[in-house]
Amino acid sequence: MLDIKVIREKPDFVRQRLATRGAGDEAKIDEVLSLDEKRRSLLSEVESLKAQRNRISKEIGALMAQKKPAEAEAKKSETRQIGDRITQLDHEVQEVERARESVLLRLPNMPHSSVAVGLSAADNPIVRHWGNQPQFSFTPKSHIELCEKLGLIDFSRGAKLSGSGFLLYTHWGARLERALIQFLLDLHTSEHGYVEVSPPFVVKSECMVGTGQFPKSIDQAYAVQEGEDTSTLGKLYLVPTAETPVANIHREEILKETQLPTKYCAYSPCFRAEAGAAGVGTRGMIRVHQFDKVELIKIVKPESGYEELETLVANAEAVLQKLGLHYRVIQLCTADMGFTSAKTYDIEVWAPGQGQYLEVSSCSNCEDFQARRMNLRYKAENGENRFPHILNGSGTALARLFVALIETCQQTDGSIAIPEILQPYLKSNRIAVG
RNA sequence: GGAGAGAUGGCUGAGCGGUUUAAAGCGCACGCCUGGAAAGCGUGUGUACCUAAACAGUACCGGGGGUUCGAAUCCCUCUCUCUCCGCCA
Repeated sequence: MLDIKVIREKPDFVRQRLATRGAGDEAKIDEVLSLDEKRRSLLSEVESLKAQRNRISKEIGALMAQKKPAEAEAKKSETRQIGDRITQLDHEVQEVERARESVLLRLPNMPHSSVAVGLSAADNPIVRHWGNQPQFSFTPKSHIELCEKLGLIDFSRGAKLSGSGFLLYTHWGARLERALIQFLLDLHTSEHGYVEVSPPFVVKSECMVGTGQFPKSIDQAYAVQEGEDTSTLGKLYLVPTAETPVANIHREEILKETQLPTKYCAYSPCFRAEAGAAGVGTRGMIRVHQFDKVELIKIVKPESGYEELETLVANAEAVLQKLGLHYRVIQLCTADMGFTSAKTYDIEVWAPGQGQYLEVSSCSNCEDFQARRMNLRYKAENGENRFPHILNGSGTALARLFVALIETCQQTDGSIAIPEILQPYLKSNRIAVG
């Protein structure tokens, strides 16, 4: 959520920043400003009435104590009307506040000044490459073919169980998935200093609002209902990412400055309706309704937010480096960035069987946008309460990593040579037919 | 699922319709005292809104609603915690 004070004081600046996203959100600023003004004028009216009422109520109390009931009664009737007016104004304030809040919650974050201004994903600058595209003496197979030949994924039975976009990992496929999760968690906890947490996989809607999925992207979420009790529908949602529960761990809290930076990593499955997304319903693992992911979250002081973003990206890159997978880092331009982000780097791993780069990590600094929504603050040294920067990054998403890994490591005979670092986790150096 | 008990400032804990502008203690900060410290004494110590700003005003005693001139206090409702019972991986 944007700071209403900033909108009030520098509306042109906010409009200009939002305009770089190219989604027309800058047009909503006038609406926010007029609701804000309405709210403040109502507030000053109702507050002076309340001050008046409080004063008279005290006088009534004093008169009662002095045994002067007649005078007290006179004052009561005087105040009754004030009370009615207060009730009415309070309702109006509430209404205006709700309206203002609703617009504010739908405004995206302002892109940081260092972000490339662009019109679409085509304008995303490539920041760097790591490694080279692997060369094959044969035409590399697609992960779909590899999975079927090696019995790693049973696509049709996955669809039988839950519909298209749901995967049934089988045998070595299931073991490889588990090995990867374990490897990622170990890497980030042992070498990068993150504290491992294992959150609930369903969250309240407040959490979805906190990290910015709601209200705007509610159509992408899976809502949970308890049995046939429809009144419970919409109370809990399947997490679209571990970012949601983990970033909300300290919602409504005031952290001590010494607690910062706080760094968490967590595994969770991620559930996404992918309503309207291209590629849903097609076979394979590139876009599915449920995938595994290890997520990294940092809560940091604003002044170190962008330094922390760089190390966050480096932590995610380490995954691919250790597995020996070729990748590139791109920066998302203003038009391509997510709703909550002020600056985002994507890491895309090379998938030889696809002949394309696949996004396996998205690392963002959301600045205080989410902290404000969840009212998470920290007490600075001078005693002031401030909103920290919240960063999130995939470290990394699993289904696509799985794809890149088996496509990159496939051998002439159709087997998969497991990277050395993963062998102790898989307890095998090779996945072959049979 | 059933029965009961609770939720009050950083913590403990009073208050159950009107100097409560939330007692008291602990903790914390500052000051006095001291060669220095402890003890002791004194002062202060929440969040947010509003305002150009304020030691001005308003709101906040788990959340929401109601009764009243006035609610931490009474009523309704929801959430959460604890104890016991049942069910259960």
